[in-house]
Amino acid sequence: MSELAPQFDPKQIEGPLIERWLEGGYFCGVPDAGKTPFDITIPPPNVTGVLHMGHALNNTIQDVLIRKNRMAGRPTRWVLGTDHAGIATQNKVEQKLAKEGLSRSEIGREAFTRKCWEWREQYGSRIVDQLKSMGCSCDYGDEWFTMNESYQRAVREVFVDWYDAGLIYRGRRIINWCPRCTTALSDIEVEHEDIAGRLHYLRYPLLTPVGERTHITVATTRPETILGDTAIAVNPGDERYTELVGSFAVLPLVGRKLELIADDYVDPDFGTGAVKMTPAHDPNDFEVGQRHDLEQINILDENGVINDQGGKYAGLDRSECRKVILADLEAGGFVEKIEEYPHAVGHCYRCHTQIEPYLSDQWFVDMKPLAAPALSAVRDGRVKFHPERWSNVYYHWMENIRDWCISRQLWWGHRIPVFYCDACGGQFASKDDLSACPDCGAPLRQDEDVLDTWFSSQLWPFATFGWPQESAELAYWYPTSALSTAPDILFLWVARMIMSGLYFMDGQAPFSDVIIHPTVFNKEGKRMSKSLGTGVDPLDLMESYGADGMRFGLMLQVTGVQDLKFSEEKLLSSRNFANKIWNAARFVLMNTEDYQPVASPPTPTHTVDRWILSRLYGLSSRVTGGIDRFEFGEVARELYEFVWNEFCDWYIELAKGRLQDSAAERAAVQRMLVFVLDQVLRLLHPMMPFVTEEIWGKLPLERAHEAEMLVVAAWPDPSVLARYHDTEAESAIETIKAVISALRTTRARYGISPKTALRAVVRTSLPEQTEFITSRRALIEGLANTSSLEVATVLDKPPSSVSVIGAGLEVFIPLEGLVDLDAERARLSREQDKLATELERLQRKLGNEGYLGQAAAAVIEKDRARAEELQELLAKIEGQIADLS
RNA sequence: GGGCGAUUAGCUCAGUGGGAGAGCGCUGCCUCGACACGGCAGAGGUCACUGGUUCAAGUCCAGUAUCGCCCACCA
Repeated sequence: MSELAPQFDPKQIEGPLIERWLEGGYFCGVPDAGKTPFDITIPPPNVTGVLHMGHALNNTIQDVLIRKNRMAGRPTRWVLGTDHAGIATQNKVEQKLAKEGLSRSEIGREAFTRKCWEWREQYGSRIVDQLKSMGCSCDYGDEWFTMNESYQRAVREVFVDWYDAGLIYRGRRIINWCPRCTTALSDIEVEHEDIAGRLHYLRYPLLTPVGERTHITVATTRPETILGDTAIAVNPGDERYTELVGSFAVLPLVGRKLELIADDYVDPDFGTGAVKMTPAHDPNDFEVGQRHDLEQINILDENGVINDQGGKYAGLDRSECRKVILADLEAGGFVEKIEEYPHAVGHCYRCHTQIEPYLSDQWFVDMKPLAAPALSAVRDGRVKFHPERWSNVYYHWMENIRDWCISRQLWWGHRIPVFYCDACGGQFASKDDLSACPDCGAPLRQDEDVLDTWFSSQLWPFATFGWPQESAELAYWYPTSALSTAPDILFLWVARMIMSGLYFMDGQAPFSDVIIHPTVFNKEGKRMSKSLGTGVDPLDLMESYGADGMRFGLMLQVTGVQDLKFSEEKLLSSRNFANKIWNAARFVLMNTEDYQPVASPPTPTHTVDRWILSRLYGLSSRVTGGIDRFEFGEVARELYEFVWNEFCDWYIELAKGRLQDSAAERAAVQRMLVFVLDQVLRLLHPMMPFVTEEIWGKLPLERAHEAEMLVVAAWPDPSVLARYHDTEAESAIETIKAVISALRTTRARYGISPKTALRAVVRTSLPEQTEFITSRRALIEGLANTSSLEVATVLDKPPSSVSVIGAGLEVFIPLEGLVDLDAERARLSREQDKLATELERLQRKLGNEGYLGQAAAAVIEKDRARAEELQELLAKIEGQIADLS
């Protein structure tokens, strides 16, 4: 009796199997100098994070690659770890403190970072556990963290190297400032979003009238910034203002004298052609200010509140200030008009607060020298993007790259390893902490800022192998094989890994293939997001469909598309698919209790066996190639179709009768059932690791020569299975299927119970067909319930019979008294029209000289054969219609 | 303002030059010893639109429309 329940229950097997895989140590990659490794460093999830749909998709992709290559015998390793995620984690910890009525400034830097580490201890393993429950075969014994000791050394090594090379510098610039996170951000951490803004036309009185002109009008979207105005600019070629250049205006409400200057930056066609200059709060104005030596007046504090420079407006929040200033301007008659003006403004990618362009001292990386080799690496194919179109996006960004602001005014992160001597003014970047000035011996103080999280993330593919420590491990596993990730971190992370990898690892890119998977959207086309409430929790999905069901359902949805509208139905069918596999295995196990396992592969003689093995060969070839080409959706569909429509619907059904045959026949079928199921479980394992492992463990295999578990069993080698390729058997089985389908269709059409045995008469077109069908009549009798089966090349249509035609055959089914002759005649007539139309089209094509001259011979041959077949079919139908009249 | 992607059956989507497909849903029949998370049989589509290339176009090219995404320092 089978030990398997009739319905597959993922919950019962998933936990224990994870334990067994871990205990077996199968996930720890072991270097083998003679073999090419396959390894991936996981995109490290944030320590604060929980598993979302993007992770579920991305990690399934990686696990499929890892498991397939592990089975194929390559030393395989999937490096695991988490990212300290500066802003995100700091925000979480601050929120927690706030609940306790505390703020970070109250407890101080040291206590605060301690709290962050505690947070990491408490929640850092959450997402790792979730990866385990998905079945991800990461190297759990070697978990990394972007702030661990070794990683800190890597970060310092990089900083100091680039500092010494002049690639890292400090500068006073306009950067993107988030007043809520109170830190600088890099350009790519800003999300542009259209808002319904307004363009305010403001009248600035001239100090002394020029001719009839008493004022000049400027346009601005941010009236509160007038507090920082230090000039007015016009285009030098703009004749409207030529006479005013060099004169002065008076800043409303403030009274500051503003010179009218001329600069090419100004577009005379926009607004009034005159622009107020606020060098401390606008990047363009800043540059104009540099050229004209304008005063920079910073009017905001770090929280976005007007500072002392704002006079009576000091203390107002920036948005409040806008309202108050506008009211005052209106009252003073300075507002000429206000227009609706939708435009894009930047928002913080972490907290979504409006970004403030802000003048401050920050650290930058000079990117152009790093970008050049990284461009070549993709251009000459050392790094390939999948789908390929993403390389254009990469080129565009890299070609227009700007310097990277890497300093953050946070406490949680890698502190910038630069030390200042207040005594002698010295500045030192150092891999080790310094306490005394190397020049004068005075005490030093370290820079207060930390580095952008992405500064450390970019080192992931080599820092996780212990770099900067040179080691055999690093040499063996670097460069890694593939990287799979979401498109939204292409610039933040992927591009930077390529740049730093090439720079520090001797010109070797960190990976050869970058898989950019689709972004997961919900059915309404909205981004899956927890905060928007549009997300689906992968843990819930695994609860409903099992880990295998979720994984396979996701793989079915991965094609070359850019955005993926998540379909839960696919997960349902995948759960059902797992159940189908489970029950096919039950059938095999129930029928092999008396089977003696053998190690050698089968040598099939029966046509059905030759057929399924030939199909298996084709499957192995498509699955192997498909995974290697990252065509996951295609692979999933191939597996689904083979298991369900070929193995279950036909092979197993045809096997049922044969199992009751002679002992030799039964043994042969048993051998086949075990072999095909074994092979197909191997092919399925990367996508559905749990159900396949569980079943495989129960298969009657010759265990002495087998791997301990499926996770490390040998991958089916298409070049070995190629010996089973057998087109003759494939077409022979098509014939059998055609006869059976003809009988079934007739039953359904006339409502004849499956229990009523039918008499069938088959007219074939070839003697070989007659012979084959005759020799396999038992199969037909079994699946179509025929009481007698007469087959011949020459025979008369039996009286009162209906007929079905196809595949060079005519199947006649005598249905004395059961058939509505009119209905049958109408049906045949419809069939005739259909075939005639097809034939007509085909003949027109075959009469076309251009076609005959240029089309491939095989294509023409195929069409000719089809035309011939159609003519035969039409002749038969005509005969049948005549018979019925 | 630039770039990319999508538009195929009621829904979600495969299908990159020669016979329109899948899953779910729908209809009919089936409690047949693997599976009702199942079996068998069916219905359902002018492949967004216009033009072009080709002997041949869902598939290649150009344009249009609609939707979506990314990049972008014109106040």
